[in-house]
Amino acid sequence: MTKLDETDRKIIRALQREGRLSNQHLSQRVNLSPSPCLRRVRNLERAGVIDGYAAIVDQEAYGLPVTVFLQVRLDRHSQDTVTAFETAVAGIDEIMECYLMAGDRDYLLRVVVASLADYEEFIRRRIHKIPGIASLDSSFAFGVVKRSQVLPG
Amino acid sequence: MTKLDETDRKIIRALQREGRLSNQHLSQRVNLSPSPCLRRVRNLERAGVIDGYAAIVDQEAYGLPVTVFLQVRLDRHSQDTVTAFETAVAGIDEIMECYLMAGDRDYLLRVVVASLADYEEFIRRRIHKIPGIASLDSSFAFGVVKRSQVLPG
DNA sequence: ACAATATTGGTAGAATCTGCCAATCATAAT
DNA sequence: ATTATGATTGGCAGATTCTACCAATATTGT
Repeated sequence: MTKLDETDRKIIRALQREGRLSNQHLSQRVNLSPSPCLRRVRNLERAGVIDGYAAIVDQEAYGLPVTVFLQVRLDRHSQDTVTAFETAVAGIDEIMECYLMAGDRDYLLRVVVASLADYEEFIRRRIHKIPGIASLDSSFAFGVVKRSQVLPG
Repeated sequence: MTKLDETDRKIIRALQREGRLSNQHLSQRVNLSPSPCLRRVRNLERAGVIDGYAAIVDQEAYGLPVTVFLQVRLDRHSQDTVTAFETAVAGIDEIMECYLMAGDRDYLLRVVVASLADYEEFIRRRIHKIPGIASLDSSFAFGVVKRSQVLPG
């Protein structure tokens, strides 16, 4: 993939806001005719710049009002321990995001569950089963102030 | 909105994974004919369970490889201070997410920028301008281990 | 200026969406 | 059991949209 020009960025911004925009509407929003607009979108998809599309679901309406940030420290950072942890994380549905952090080589996870009781379950049944964890620190979110799908720039 | 039944959940799961699925494909994936399937989708949209659709963009490919988690503490929690902060946050594009946290009444922000230099700029020009901030703590992410659009359950 | 390459706009046929209608299913009351 | 009620379903036709081509235009490098 070569560089993104301003039209590509306009397309990306529009589709981050409205992922199901029809190609016709998209094309007039970026001052292009439908053909080249669609071709640009497909190129962005093939190049992996656009990695997919997703419905944005209201956690509470879906019955998952509890968000917890969980910080994890591993006791060793051998390849085995790290791989085991990251593989486990990939398979746990309640973990929506997981970042490898600088500093104390921690992980930061965003966990979504239906209730506090379910969170305890989650820790016991999913996290404590993973080997090599040195410490856990849970921070509960009271609510979401902002959540954007549109990258800056 | 009444309760979500299993078909609704199947629809939601499918659209979280593939937000641009055509209604025809979606309908056969949930064992329904296109008409009732589309009606369910529209109902979920109107009820706000499906809050929208978004293209998922690769941060690095888009030129924004740096993710920082920024913890903020306000010096007072008067209505004015809180409102000023949350309004400011809403208007800053680099802040992709902001949560109000339990514990020390902090905020946790996910910030996306192009470089460390830009992050310093961001702190100076955007965050330090907001009144009422008592402390800041930045944690840098080395990378993303997992990022899911599909809620559990 | 010229050639080579990339990008654009248009078009027709296939696929899709949309808003209706009648048929079916589930529930509850008599 | 039977009937009535309401909700949900499936099918259909017109309008919209997508897709894969083509020639025309713009851009780039020499």
